[in-house]
Amino acid sequence: MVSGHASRLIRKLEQFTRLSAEDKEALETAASGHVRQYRPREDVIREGDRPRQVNLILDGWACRYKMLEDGRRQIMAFLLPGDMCDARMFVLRQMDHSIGVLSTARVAEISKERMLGLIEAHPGISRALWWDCLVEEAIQREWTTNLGQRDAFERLSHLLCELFIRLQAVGLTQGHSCELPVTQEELGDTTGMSTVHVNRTLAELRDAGLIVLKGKQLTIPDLDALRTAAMFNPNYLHLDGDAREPHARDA
Amino acid sequence: MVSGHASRLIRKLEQFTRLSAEDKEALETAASGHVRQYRPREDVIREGDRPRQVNLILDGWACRYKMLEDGRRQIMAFLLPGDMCDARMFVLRQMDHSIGVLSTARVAEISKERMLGLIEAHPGISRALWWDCLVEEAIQREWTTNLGQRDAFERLSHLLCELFIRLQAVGLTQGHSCELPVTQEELGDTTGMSTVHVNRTLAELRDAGLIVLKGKQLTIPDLDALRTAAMFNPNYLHLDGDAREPHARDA
DNA sequence: CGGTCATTTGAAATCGTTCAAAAGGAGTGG
DNA sequence: CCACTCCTTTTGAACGATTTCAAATGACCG
Repeated sequence: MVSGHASRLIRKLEQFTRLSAEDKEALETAASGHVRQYRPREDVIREGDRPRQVNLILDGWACRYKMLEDGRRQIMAFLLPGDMCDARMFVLRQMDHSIGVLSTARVAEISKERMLGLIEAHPGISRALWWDCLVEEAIQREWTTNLGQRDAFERLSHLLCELFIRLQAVGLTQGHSCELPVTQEELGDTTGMSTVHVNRTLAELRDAGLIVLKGKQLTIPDLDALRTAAMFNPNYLHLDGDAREPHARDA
Repeated sequence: MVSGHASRLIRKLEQFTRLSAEDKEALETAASGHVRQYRPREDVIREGDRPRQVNLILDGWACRYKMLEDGRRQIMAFLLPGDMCDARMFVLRQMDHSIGVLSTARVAEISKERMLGLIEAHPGISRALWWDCLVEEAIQREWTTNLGQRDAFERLSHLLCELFIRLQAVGLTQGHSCELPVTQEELGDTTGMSTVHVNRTLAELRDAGLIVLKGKQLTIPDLDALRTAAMFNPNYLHLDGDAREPHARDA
């Protein structure tokens, strides 16, 4: 049951750290402002724009991407419900990449001022957002490894593992299944593979019994098997946080 | 003339923002503690370790890297003089990657407590370090694009452009030349190419007159030409900061 | 001067791309 | 409900970029 706008974000952050009741309420309040609805392929913000506010994904998927002059596109990150675009990006003058939605999506907008106030008034939130930011960096590094070292089969397996686990963390899996609202072309732009090869590699994964993919519905019958195939080590997601430690270090 | 330990860091940060005399002095003081000397291929910290302190590269190059179970290695970032390893990484419990030096290197160690104090007492430094952190993320995203979309020739050109410009920002270029204390194998582990192919591609770059590479000395006779070949857009380095703006926004 | 490591070169094998076309699915209007 | 269209997925076959294996050459160090 999705209660408030910040519920997925809170759920994710609590994987890592305890949040006080006030922290959670402050997050809910901050996220309760204007909500914008996007249609598939619409941009949230474009390369060159000045960051305006913080965007919190409520429903649907978005991505960070970059276009090269000659039309090639790289998707550099997936933004899932509960993910925030650039809690601190407004330190920079202009975006060096674009953010676009993949499916229809609802996005809550949090003003820069509100965000700064939130961080200043709530050290616990500040710390949790630090963690979130560091994890995002770690994911980006892992993608570098994925693109640099793994072959097509491992690469796709790895990506699907990561997405499934991240969706789990925000309560968007049902048993062994989740939504995958992404075309094969988009998977190609993410993994640096041609659409054709994505298609063939997905077929291999299916034939190996590692995934069931029908339309936008992904099922991973045996996550451990897929993990092994991908040489997936989840340490970079840092879900082993100190949420269970008695007291937190301040940040 | 290199004056203090923090001089390269300060020089880099000042590309983006003004630092007050006190800010600079505080940075120098923080960096004036213990200095450790590393020999080629030594590790500064390993995957799985708990981050101990902040490491500031004084001389020499280091890199972030990750080993896969089967021996493949991905270099995910180069750390140059003036770069800091993980100003805030100690929020996390353990490293998800290793940091090793490439050449001999000198590294200043700044304790966690000192670092926190520095950030708290000096909003200007805090903001500058935010910028630095965001730029590091942007570089990581650009590497994702580099690996995902560009072919061998563009990939190496792009990397060399970036390194040259980053070295310029900390005063480590001489005219059109700089040091490149990196083997072709390491370039391969960075760009996801085999050593053999790195070699052949460097030969192509030489033949095209885009670089002169003798031993560890790189010369780029015409940076604009190399930029064009690489489709290099420096916007992600955010060197167009607001250093020249009259007053800074707080972060 | 020998030893070790890095660079260079050649040739065969492989993985992934490209081009082209067919088949499947979802939405729209008649 | 069908016909039509657009988009995505699937398949085939030829081509090309990069890897792999193997060996030679060059550079540096003690």
